Amino acid sequence: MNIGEVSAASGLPPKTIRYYEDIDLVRPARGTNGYRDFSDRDAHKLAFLGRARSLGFSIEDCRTLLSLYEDRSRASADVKDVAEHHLERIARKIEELEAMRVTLSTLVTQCHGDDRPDCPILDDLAGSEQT
Amino acid sequence: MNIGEVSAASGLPPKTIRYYEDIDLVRPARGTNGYRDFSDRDAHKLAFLGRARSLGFSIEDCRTLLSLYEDRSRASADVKDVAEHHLERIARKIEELEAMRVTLSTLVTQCHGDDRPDCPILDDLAGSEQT
DNA sequence: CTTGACCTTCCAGCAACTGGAAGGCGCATA
DNA sequence: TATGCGCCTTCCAGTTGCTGGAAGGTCAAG
Repeated sequence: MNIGEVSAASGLPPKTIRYYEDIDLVRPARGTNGYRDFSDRDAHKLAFLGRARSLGFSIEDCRTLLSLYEDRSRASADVKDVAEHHLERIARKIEELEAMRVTLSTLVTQCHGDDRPDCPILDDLAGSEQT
Repeated sequence: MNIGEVSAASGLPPKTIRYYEDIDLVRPARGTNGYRDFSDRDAHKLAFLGRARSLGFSIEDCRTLLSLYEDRSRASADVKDVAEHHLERIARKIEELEAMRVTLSTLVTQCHGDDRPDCPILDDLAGSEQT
């Protein structure tokens, strides 16, 4: 299975797959022509990575999850731990973004948005003083 | 006003301020000793940038906003436009993160999180097949 | 035998900083 | 006057997770 096929199968771009090899997330074999030769196991790993990345796990988290996945004597508590930490990061990020959204949407509704220079958005950004 | 003072005043780290000079967001004067010498106007600009960044505007958006801010004949519609686009990006990002959160929190609650290897989180990441 | 779609490597760049090294400047204190 | 400390300077490298592009090798079809 060469890179194009495994790319189609996993949904990951070839570039990304090469990058994942670069950082040792996968270690495909090589054919005599120098082409990467992915086993089903490799393909499966890449699908795993794609799914984990789509849930927002960092590459380092993915590395951990992958090694837990391949460790038959893992404790599910370790997996849960990684996931819970990630969940917290997501929650914090959502809160941050929500705060931005609230502020910004208020400002946007206050701005009449015509050809006059007067603008509450800029006023807010500029703080109390004027220039 | 040298960089330390303007840093304290704006809340931006000196490194960031130097970076902003590097990319031409501010152009502080220089003293005879080579030190940057920030005017009140510079300090004000930096505070503006800090506020805009804290609302999640990209550097390029900040550049645009700053130039609108300094353009007395601007149309508030242009400012509103930038803000609305940014608001949309934020909304999309929140939706993405919410989707992750929903999936992840479901998985996390399903995982017993003990010393047994059995784990719904890994099962999900692995997809339908097993290895 | 050539064309075109693959594949390879390597280098550069994105965003927005941040850390660290190596060295200059300014002021207080011994 | 020396020296020590904290500030300032520049420059280079690293972060995260890819992505684009150049230059070239390989393979199957016509």
